[in-house]
Amino acid sequence: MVSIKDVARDAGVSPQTVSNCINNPRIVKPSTRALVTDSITRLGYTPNASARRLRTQRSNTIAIGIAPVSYSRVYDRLLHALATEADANDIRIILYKTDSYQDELRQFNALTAGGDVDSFVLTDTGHNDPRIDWLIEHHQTFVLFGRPWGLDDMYDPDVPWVDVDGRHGIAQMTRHLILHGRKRIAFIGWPGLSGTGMDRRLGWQETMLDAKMASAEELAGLCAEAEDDITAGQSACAALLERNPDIDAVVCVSDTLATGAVMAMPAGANITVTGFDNTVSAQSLKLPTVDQPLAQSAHEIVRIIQERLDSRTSQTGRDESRAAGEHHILLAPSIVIPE
Amino acid sequence: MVSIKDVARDAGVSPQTVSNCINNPRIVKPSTRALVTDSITRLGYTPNASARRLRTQRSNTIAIGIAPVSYSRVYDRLLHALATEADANDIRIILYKTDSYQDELRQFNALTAGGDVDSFVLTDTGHNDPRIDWLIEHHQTFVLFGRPWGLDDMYDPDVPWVDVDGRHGIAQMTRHLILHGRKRIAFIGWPGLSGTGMDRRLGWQETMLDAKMASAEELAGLCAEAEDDITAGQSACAALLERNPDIDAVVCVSDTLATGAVMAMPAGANITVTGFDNTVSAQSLKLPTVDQPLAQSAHEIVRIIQERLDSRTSQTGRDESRAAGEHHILLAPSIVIPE
DNA sequence: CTGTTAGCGCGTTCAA
DNA sequence: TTGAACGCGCTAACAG
Repeated sequence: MVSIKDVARDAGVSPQTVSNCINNPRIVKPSTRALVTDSITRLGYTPNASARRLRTQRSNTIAIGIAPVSYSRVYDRLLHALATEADANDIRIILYKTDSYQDELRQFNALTAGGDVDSFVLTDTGHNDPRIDWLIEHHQTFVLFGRPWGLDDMYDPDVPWVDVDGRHGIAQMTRHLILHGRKRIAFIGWPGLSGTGMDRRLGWQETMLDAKMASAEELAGLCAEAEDDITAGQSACAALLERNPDIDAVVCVSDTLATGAVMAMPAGANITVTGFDNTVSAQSLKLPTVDQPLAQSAHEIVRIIQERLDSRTSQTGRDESRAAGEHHILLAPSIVIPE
Repeated sequence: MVSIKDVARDAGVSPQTVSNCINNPRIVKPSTRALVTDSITRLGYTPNASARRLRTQRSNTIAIGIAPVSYSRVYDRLLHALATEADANDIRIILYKTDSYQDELRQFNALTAGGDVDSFVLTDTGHNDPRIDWLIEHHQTFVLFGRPWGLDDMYDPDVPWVDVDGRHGIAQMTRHLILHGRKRIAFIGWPGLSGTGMDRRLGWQETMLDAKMASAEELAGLCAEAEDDITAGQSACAALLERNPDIDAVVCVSDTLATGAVMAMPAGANITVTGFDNTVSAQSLKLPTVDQPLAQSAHEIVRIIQERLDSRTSQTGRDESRAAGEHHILLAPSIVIPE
């Protein structure tokens, strides 16, 4: 293992000069800097991460939980996007398991106390999420992926988040269908009070009303609910078709439900089914679907984390040089139309 | 942040004694140990991971890659199983992105040189995988999840692996169908020379031949190939049914293909479709499927990594106290029959 | 069984 | 602009 000393000896300078070349290149004379960087590449030197963390008391590491069963179809894509963004910013990602809130708090404790981690990404937060309280109480840096629907003030500066505007995505999709001559457009959503689910349904509802495609009462009849699995989608769609034989499109809140809806279609029916998430299922069935901008989400998440860590470091009264950006980010998804 | 010194002062002992209580409890007198552990819990002390790693030169961290598009439907479940196992063994998991082999090698270099990571889990290895060569050449500890089908000697002691016996799983499923009166059992597999795919097909083929359900020529007619997506599964199954109207069961190499096969079924047909992976799709459609023992896989992976790291540490000639276990592990999956 | 000493590799503070 | 000293928190060696 090659250390900073080896580089220093090779370049004929002191170890501190090498350190400066890496962390503060401007204060080193260009000629010596060239000498040092040359040695670095030649010896294949990489700073020891543990030593650096020990010294700086910053781990530059984001923790993200993995649940026993994936609640979202795009979770692995989010992970990849985050890993990509982290790589570009010289940040590491640590994975921890999440079985229950209680277990997760224990992990929070271990990860932060050990100095392994200095920020968290929380996905699928619930009403009155105890994790948020814990993190705020312990002055930890974190960002939610998904809005904190339960919160009184969604724009609480203590609770930053990045989310994708599902309502806008579904609205775009509905408009697309209308522009292509569809008139009786139904919707299959999730049951219950899920913020994400209700938000997406609004996208359909508002667009339909705005375009005067149906009255509010008619919309109630054009709307069904189903748990997020194929069979539920299938029966919901079948019931919908029975009630409204003239349906010519079905907008679904997820690709999973859309797959079920396709199965409920009578042979030869000219009814468009659309999904949400741009999963391989939708791609394979050539369904129009809504694509979440995950790379961009990851970018914003990492940006917010960095800004928050920076502002915490320089806790002197003076303002930071660069102003912090917005810490509540709603990104617009795009619709994907096959062929 | 509470350090080992604080605990030592609180308990009235030296820092070294505290350290011993944590890492070598047996050599500390029980009475003082009680004193120390009490202080530890009262102060909420957790050792600083970076300092420990710097000192011990062991990171106790496993790196695992995440691909832009998940090649396996069980990847997130594997991650959760690994995270669970790691948690139980006081090991951390770092996630890195994998876009190409070249990029992955660069990551290997950064992660190992920085001392962040001292072992790797490789998933979906290909023929002549350059990553394996790199890791061996750089004396890194690693374990494959999945057999190295391309290798001349699959039991090369330098290339440890953990895999699930897909052939056995499919054979079990085929036997189950036969025992429940199915006679004309077809198979839909993946095209090409994928080791995993050919292995699973063998499970069906051998069982059918052994049970004298069909001749080798008939089996060829009962077998179809499709890329791993729903639509391909659907058309493959439709073609199969056309060729063999008397089929009464279809064994599929994946839940995805099984989903497609279900869509190809004429209404009211009494044909059983089975899948592989026990995904939510199979559960929702109530398809018989094959469940991979991922928790056990993760357990074996971590065990092998630990044993290899230990044996590397004590590289004195003398044998290690405990004998190392087997480093090529083939686990049996189980079949899941709904209802 | 316990305490003392030393150093893992790095970055920051001073002095030159 | 560069170099010397110091310490981040911990543990492996030894001394007591």
